[in-house]
Amino acid sequence: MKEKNSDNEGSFVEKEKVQSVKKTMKTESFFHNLAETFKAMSDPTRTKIIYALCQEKELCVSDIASIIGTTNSATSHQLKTLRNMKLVKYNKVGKVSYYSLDDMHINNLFAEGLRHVEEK
Amino acid sequence: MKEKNSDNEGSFVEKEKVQSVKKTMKTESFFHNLAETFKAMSDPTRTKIIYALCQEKELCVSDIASIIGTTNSATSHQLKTLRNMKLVKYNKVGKVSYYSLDDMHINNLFAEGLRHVEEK
DNA sequence: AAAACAATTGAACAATTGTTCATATATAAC
DNA sequence: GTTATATATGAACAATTGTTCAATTGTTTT
Repeated sequence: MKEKNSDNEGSFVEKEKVQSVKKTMKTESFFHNLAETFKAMSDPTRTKIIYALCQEKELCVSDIASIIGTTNSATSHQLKTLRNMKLVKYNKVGKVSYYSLDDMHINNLFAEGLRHVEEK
Repeated sequence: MKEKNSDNEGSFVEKEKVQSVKKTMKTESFFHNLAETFKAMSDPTRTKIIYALCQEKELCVSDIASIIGTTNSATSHQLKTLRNMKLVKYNKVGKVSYYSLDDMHINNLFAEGLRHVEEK
């Protein structure tokens, strides 16, 4: 059975309501990026890491692992995805990698999420 | 190979830094809920739906499908997950279901994400 | 009554995800 | 040099996810 999401939906001219919303829609890649941003914070291990880095500006991998209660490996893997998603940055001193939040934007977005969960 | 993320990490007493952050950590289910909140917005189809509902208070399923350019079925499935996650509510009039955002919290969180993507 | 319509739903499927385990780098200490 | 330490990484695996397709439900129209 064919669905009809083309330019009209039964009547000749599409509802102005639909047309006006359509005009405000952003590009495909915009929504992709938006979803990716939220996805970066959509895993408990990652929210724990971000939360920890909100408390303490800089933490090394094994300290984070100890704080959030997971293995170094799992922590390192998630830190890598957080790095790819530009949520954290790091600088390596000797054999130790110090991680921190990438910018204050992250803090705001994360804080808004915190508020949402706490006021429930 | 054993990893040691127990209460000390090589030295006898754990760094005070780590201990102090540990004290601030929330429960497992808190981080679970936090992650779930972000996860609700971590899919492009869902961000499109939410964006559309930010423009127009109430929209029916087929209008949303038309606006975001997907099938009614895919839209309905995602609306169901958004309902389960308490991001949208709906009321049915005859054969038409009118969806809207559940509360203003969602708007704030979503807007913060938008800002993050736009200022890039 | 039947047909048309809006929405929902379940099953199936490919794709993605997060962890574990083992191994590999790289640096520091000896 | 060797050994210990901190981190990173690749492969494998189970689990979850989003879409499609087909069928279904419930409502309105004829």
